[in-house]
Amino acid sequence: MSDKTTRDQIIEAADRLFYQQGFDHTSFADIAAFVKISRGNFYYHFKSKDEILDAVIALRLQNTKKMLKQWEKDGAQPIDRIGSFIHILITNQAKILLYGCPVGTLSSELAKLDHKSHAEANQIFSLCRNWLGKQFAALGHGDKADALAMHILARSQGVATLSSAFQDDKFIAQEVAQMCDWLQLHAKNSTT
Amino acid sequence: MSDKTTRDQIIEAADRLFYQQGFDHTSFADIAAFVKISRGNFYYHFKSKDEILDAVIALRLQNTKKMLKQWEKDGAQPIDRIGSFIHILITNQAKILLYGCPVGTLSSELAKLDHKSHAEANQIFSLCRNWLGKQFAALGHGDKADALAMHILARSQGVATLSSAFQDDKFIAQEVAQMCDWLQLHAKNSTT
DNA sequence: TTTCAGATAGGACAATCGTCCTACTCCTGA
DNA sequence: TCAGGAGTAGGACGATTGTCCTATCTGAAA
Repeated sequence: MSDKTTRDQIIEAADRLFYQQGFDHTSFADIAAFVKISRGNFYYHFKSKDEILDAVIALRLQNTKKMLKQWEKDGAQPIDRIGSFIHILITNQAKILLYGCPVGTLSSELAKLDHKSHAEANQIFSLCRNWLGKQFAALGHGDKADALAMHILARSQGVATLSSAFQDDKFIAQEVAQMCDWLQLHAKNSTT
Repeated sequence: MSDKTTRDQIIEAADRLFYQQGFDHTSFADIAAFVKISRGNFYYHFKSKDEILDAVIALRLQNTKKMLKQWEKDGAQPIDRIGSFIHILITNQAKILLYGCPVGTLSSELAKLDHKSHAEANQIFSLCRNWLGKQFAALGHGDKADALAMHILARSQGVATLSSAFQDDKFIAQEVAQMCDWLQLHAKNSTT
């Protein structure tokens, strides 16, 4: 709790609030109230709201990297690693039903705001895309690996959006199962 | 142009701006400047911003109904009608690359704002879902028709989100082709 | 004990927000 | 000709926004 620096507390609060309320709709007052510091004190730690956004994106990038690295340890087989990715939808089900995918919704919002950090936010997508591509390549899909990675990413995004709109957790389970079936069809040479 | 009522002009401007900039981030000043009327004059036509949102959603619902009805005339076969739906991604490509799907991004935003019109906005999703379900039912998929409808909806959403993030129109073409292939596999009894 | 930089609180600021009010200009019907 | 309602313009309102400034506090080094 309080062993974290104020700066880190601000970033974590912003991370959560940007996800739950959106970047533009979250004010300094909201974050300050959450961290319980005065609003003016903010500018000692960050020069602007955009700077906090960049810090939040950096944090998310770092956490995503950590997660992907962990899956490389857990799942010895590329196909299991991809399976882990697909199952985020179930792991984060509760939050997704309420707020959608944190990556997709932030990217969509920044696109509409024409925000300069839009490209930075999309790096999280790129990170997953490249990682998934590597796994499909390891399965022997060569130049089709990237297309397969994008396919998985897109379907995950779609499931997040629709399940959130309809508040339908069964739909998540159903589509995840379908994606895993699809994945098995693409298990060429699991290990050589 | 000017043969439209001021009220309709406001709704159309709001429709466009809510799509391009987001609902929350679009101010009365923006809409007023677009329609070229004074900001204060607004409240003669609408009592609140939420009322404009409801009018915009109603307009979109109406336009969507019109579009679906047209497809029922154009495509004699259910499978062609579903094909028409899938191809919106290509028809609206340019806008989707810039602002994503108008239905999905609005739904996501209203979810984060915890807005009372969220359910209303989702009616556009429901409309498409039921229409697609009807087409799949006509193909003889019985109780699986709704799941297939949701599947198409979700994949379309995912393609919109990802293509917008990566500014990748080839990805749209590629996924649309794949969805059409998938659709052919589900062409049970096209006509009896 | 004094000093001083790091950290915090609280308020001022100009701008903008959604909302509301009033005065003015039309145009139509009697 | 004139009355009256529909439609418009423009500004006032209180609240909130992101940003900035300054006074105060705290804790470690001297």
